[in-house]
Amino acid sequence: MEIGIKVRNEIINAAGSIFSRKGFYKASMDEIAVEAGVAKGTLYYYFKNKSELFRTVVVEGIDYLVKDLISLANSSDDSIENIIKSMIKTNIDYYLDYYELANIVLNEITSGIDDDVLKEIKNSKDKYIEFLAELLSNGYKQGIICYSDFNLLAAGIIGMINGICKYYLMNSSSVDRNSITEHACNMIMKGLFPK
Amino acid sequence: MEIGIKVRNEIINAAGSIFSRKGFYKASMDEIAVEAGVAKGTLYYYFKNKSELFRTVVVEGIDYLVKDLISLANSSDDSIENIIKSMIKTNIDYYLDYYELANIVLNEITSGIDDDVLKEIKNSKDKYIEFLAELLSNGYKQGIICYSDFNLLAAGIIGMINGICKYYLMNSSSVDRNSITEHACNMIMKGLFPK
Amino acid sequence: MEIGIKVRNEIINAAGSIFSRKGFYKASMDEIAVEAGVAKGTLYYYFKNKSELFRTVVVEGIDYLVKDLISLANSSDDSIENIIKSMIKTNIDYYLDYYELANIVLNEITSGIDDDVLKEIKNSKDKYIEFLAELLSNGYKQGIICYSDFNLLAAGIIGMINGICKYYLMNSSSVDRNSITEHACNMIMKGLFPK
Amino acid sequence: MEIGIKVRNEIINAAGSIFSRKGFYKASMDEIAVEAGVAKGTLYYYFKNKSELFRTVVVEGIDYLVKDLISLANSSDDSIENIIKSMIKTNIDYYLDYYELANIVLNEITSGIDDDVLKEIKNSKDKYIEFLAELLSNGYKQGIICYSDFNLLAAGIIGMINGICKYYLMNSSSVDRNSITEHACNMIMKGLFPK
DNA sequence: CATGAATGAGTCTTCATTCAT
DNA sequence: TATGAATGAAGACTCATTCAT
Repeated sequence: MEIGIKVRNEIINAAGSIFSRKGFYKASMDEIAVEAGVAKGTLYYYFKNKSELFRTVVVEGIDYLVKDLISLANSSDDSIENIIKSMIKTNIDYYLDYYELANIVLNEITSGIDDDVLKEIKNSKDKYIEFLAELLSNGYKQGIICYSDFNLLAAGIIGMINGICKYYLMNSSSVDRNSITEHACNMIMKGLFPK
Repeated sequence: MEIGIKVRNEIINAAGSIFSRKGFYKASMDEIAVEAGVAKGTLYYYFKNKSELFRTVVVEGIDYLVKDLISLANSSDDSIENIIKSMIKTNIDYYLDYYELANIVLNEITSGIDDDVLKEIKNSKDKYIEFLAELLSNGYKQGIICYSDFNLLAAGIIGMINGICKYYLMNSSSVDRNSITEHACNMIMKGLFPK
Repeated sequence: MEIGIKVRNEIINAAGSIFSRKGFYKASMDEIAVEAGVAKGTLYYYFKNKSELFRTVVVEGIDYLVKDLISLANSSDDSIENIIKSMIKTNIDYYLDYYELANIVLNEITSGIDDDVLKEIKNSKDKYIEFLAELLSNGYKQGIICYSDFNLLAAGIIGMINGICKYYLMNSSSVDRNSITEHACNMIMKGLFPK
Repeated sequence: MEIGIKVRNEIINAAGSIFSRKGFYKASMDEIAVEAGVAKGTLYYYFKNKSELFRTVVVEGIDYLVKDLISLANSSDDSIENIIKSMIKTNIDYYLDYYELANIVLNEITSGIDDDVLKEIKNSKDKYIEFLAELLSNGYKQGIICYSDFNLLAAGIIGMINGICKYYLMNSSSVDRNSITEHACNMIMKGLFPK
């Protein structure tokens, strides 16, 4: 049993790596099998098909992040501002540490993957957005935040983090992680024209 | 010759439509040929291969948007704030009208399209970021904007628009286009806590 | 166009030969392509999939036989007995000349082929049975035949021809074609105990 | 050991059921294992491979039928006519109860099962034909039957039963079992034109 | 200029079979 | 005796691309 789980995890890791480097379509099951160090048939022993494997990688990835974020939010008795700030930080760290996975999660949700798989991925992603929206709604109740469509806000924030991290990863020489985290926090909290 | 150009345009339009709806991989040359009303061989008369056709669609698409934005910025003698505001609006409109294409441009760049084509697309995208960064740098010179890494800012803004639009497209029932444009502008300009 | 049809026919012939030698499952598209002297892709240019190719082989095969039998029945002004006799003869000749195809038509209709294809094959086979049943019903009207479930009769007759021919083909040395035709006719017309 | 035999029998029963429903190729060892309530590996503990399992099912099946028929023939001191009549009945019952299996035995022998297994199945089938031929030869000696190629006769009779049962199974609504048995007996004994 | 028949490399997927436990 | 995780060969099918016309 132990061993079975180990193999399964190796497959998931390999798949995560290949999927994020190549995207869903260009990634081949052969390649993933080689990367995982197992025979091709073994992939199908653990996962019904490519879509299912993809789904697993994505959903488990998101759930892992969300769990982290939730425990972070709960453990702290800071102000909303500070919670959001550390959330952004965690989020950026996660993105940069697992950028391949994050890239899948945040982006390749479109394309032509099986509809039911897509739906499940969307569910997981929505859980994440909703968690953030919940946090923002607390800020609203406290009178700190003045917008009311929290989901849209959350989606925007995640998008911005996404954009910034991606740009950072593609031009990584110039700035450091702390600096972009700082930038991101400021942008999100105070906007372009803080006066 | 005239006719040749007409056919070429029909192909580009058809390709844009199909690529937008299905993404690079799921779109097939057959499909594009049918949509364009020409034989499959004709695609190869005008474009060396699928990547080349895709490149044309994307690069011309971005250039078209950038040209729009530049003329918008120049034609107006408004304040920076207003220019940025109408830029955001144009951007959102463009995203929603050609969403899959925009999605590809903004996200799927990691995927497995020919490297040289990818590079060219990145160039076009960078042109866009730089144009926005230039605008922001003007605001900085005028003392309105207080951040100094304009490219990062631009990437963040585009990312936020991306995130918001995507969320909107997946949950399109509740809000309307104007409303999300309004939200996006506020978020970008004033941030979460405008005080 | 001419050429396209020629290629299509070559494929059908090759498929007929392979399918009847190996059955639906063991026959591989590769094999059929080689036998037809075309590339594998060409099979899919002319036929949607394996089932569809199979269907074509079978349905066109049956239709060919039925057409022959109908013209035979119409052209003759003989007695019902004689018409049935020559039908049995034609049927046996057909079976022995195209035994591979006949074998598919008469037997491998069960197995796990796509349901819709199966249905279409059944339709064709039913056409054949119904034609024979019609003939028998004429005999009934004339008072020569005393059974009333003509379709069942027809199915039985075809089954008997099938059984006899198969046995003949597997032990072909001892008897000749005329002899088994004679036997079959007698069995069908007079039964075991003609008294 | 006792237990081993019990398991073996469970496997044979399960295999018979699955093979009957799906035919040789569509039936999977997984499925059979599940139906038998054992692990897949266990199948290979008792049977060398799929062909061997199939062979066992079929040969034991035919032998079972033949044994039934022989004891039926011996136990009765009826006339040849009556013996043949009850044989036909038993045969039809067997066909309808195990139709896919019967179908395989009677038809799919051409298909791509291992040659040696096929040969063994043919042997069993021949035993069946020969038993029937023996019976017919008795009728011949008694002057009731006037044909002399008994094997061919037997093959024809079995083919007719096959054709009738198949037709019945595909259009089972209209008639009942007794009725088709009646028809079959009449057809076989008296032929189309009993006058 | 334009076509579309023909190609074949590349993929996903299945499944009988093995073997360490 | 019995298991089930792991295998890998084999097969159906897709589709960008070519080329003779």
